[in-house]
Amino acid sequence: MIDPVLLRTDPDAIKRSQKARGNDESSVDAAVAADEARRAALGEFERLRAEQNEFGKQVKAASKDEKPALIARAQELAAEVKAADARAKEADAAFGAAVMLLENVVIEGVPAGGEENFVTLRTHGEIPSFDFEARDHLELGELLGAIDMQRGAKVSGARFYFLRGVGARLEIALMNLALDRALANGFTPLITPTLVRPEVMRGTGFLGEHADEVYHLPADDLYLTGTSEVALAGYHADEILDLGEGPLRYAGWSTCYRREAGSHGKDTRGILRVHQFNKLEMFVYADPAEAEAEHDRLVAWQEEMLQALGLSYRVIDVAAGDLGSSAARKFDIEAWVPTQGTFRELTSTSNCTTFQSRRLATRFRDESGKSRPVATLNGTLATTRWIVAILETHQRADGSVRVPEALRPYLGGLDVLAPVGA
RNA sequence: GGAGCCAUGCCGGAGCGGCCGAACGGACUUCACUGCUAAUGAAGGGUCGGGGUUAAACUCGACCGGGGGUUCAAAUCCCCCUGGCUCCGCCA
Repeated sequence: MIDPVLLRTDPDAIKRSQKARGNDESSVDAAVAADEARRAALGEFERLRAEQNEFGKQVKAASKDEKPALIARAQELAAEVKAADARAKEADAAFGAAVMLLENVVIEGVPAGGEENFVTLRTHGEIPSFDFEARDHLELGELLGAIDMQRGAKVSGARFYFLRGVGARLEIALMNLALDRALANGFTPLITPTLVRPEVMRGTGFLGEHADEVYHLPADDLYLTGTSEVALAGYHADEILDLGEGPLRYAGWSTCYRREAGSHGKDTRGILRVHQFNKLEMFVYADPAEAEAEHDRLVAWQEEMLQALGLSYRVIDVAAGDLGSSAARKFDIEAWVPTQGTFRELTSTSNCTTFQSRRLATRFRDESGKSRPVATLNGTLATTRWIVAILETHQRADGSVRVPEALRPYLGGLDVLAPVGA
């Protein structure tokens, strides 16, 4: 949630953000009004409550014959307090609902507008070209005995698949490469739960307008997470962290589940868009003052990964209207997918400033010893989807695929993935 | 699935319906002392919110797993929910 103090002191800043996102500015005024109503109701309750507390002491100290009269008055007061308390709770709930409608305040410089209004920050690598007819990742995956969509569909339905042989090995290699790099950069690895309680799912903001993207298990009222970000954000909920040694960095490894509701007919071929995949996710708890610098570091680590894998890509600054509600800024890295003739998202990294931590009550102590909400950031370090770009980019005329050098140690030295039975 | 126990501050652990924001111990911070890190003595700290202040000071309220209830008054009594632990059974 946004900072209620900012709402009071500088509502225009929030309005500007809402406008950049293409959201309704009037909800800011509604929230301000709800805040005022809430504080007025709270003040009234607290005043009555103080009076009641004072009265309680008198009752206790009173002599036997004074008591009945005092208690009669105290009973009236108790009724008033109860009513005032109910009003205060109601006003607080109304404020909560109003403020939940406001999405995180975007950072200065984020391009305004919708999905198409992104700004390309930089590109890296040549667009690969082939002197033969390039095969797409699924065709390659089938030649290599690496990807089996038919059996995936037989067992689990559309958008499910088996990774087999070098395909399975490739994914594990990719994850291990990413994990080693994360370790080298000071991340603590974490294998996270993929089923979480409703509070955690809600706290991380995934039960908002995109709730239908999430798998729910009604028998146990648990949600399957679409990213380990959920568990990683919940990890330190209700805690006060010590950031004296710098940011806390975690690398969460988990299987991710997404319903892909509303994307019927889109990316139906291969493993580009699937219901289940693996991901190594970076998650950082940082002093808000350091958040933007940390965000740049996260992108840099992502770029190092893509470069090590020999992929061509561009880094984009995602437009305000295309940000999730928690993100104040988001950088996506999109790799070139030869058979699609376009860039496709391989990583995403968001700076959520203090938006997430406020709801999850994750704080840290600043130099003065006061507790304040931390900034949270997250970013992809590797996912199953990368296999698409790797196979297509490094394919050769005979259907074999050259293994990028950085990956070879994780594949027992294998330098070429060869078609099976060839 | 059956039976029982428990939920209090950073941790351990007390707590008679008002004297409890909460004993005691540890950890922590500060000061003193032994020429240094150790030992000892003393003092001090919770969280969230409202008001107030340039900032403090100050002040009020809430918080003893969560939600209801009883009462003038609840950590303490009653109900519901959630979580954890132990034993038995079952099981990949």
